[in-house]
Amino acid sequence: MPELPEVEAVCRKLRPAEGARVIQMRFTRPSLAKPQRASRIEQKVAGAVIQQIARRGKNILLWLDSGDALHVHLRMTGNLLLVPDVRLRSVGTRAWMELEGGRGIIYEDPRALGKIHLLTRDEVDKKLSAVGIEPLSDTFTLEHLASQAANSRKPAKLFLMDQRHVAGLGNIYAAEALFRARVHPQRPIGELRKPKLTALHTAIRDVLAEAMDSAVAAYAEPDRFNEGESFPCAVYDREGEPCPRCGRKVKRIPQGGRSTYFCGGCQK
DNA sequence: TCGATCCTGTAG
DNA sequence: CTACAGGATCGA
Repeated sequence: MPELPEVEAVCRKLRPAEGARVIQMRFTRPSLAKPQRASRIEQKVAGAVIQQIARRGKNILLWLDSGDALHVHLRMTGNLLLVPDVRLRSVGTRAWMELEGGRGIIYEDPRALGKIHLLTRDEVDKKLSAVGIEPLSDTFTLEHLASQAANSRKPAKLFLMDQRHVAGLGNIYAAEALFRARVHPQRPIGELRKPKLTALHTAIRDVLAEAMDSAVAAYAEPDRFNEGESFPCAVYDREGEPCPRCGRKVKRIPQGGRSTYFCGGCQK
């Protein structure tokens, strides 16, 4: 689930926990904390107050009154939820926190590829210094994108998925943005001229903004399945289906060890 | 810069 | 059974 829009939606759902004190924290899958020690994190988080919940790219930060922060990365299948009763946690739970008053923050992750670390301010700063610009902020200008892209031979899709350039795009929205901008995923990003870059800049912002609306709407409902609310993909996971623009068949190619979907007809 | 790796679930 | 998955890191 989690690219920028979904991670943002998760943060919004957690925000009512701001100001709450943590009674206890437990890892039911200690390897999520690696290379840190899960037991040490449990020990240090117990008794702390969650002051602020923030997002940077796909990174989630739970700032504590101790000055440290719990850094959570959902990776492929992670999810965080705030529940009214911490005892209601399910079998997919990999870690959990009991809050004052009985509420709970639950971390679920079927594949258990996610990460939960306890970082100092300095460690957070260092971590985030490697993260690129927020694509939905005012600072993400065409000029900024152009300067990042200049002189790079990296294939456009891999460039978009590289968190050091633009933070928050993943396999789905990178593909969707390229489709809208009519850019071929293997095209070296540095070859794009002003008009194409402009289209790509717009496409990134539009795709993410629309996906954000879907994600927030879907997550707003108290945990029921909202199939209809999800973002309508034009090409992602649509191999063999007709392109909604030109009707040619959507293709799938491997790129960076992942699948890229695109239309060979209109993405050049 | 690329492939292997971390894990488990599900679809074909 | 194999292939693949909305991600990122590490070592060659």
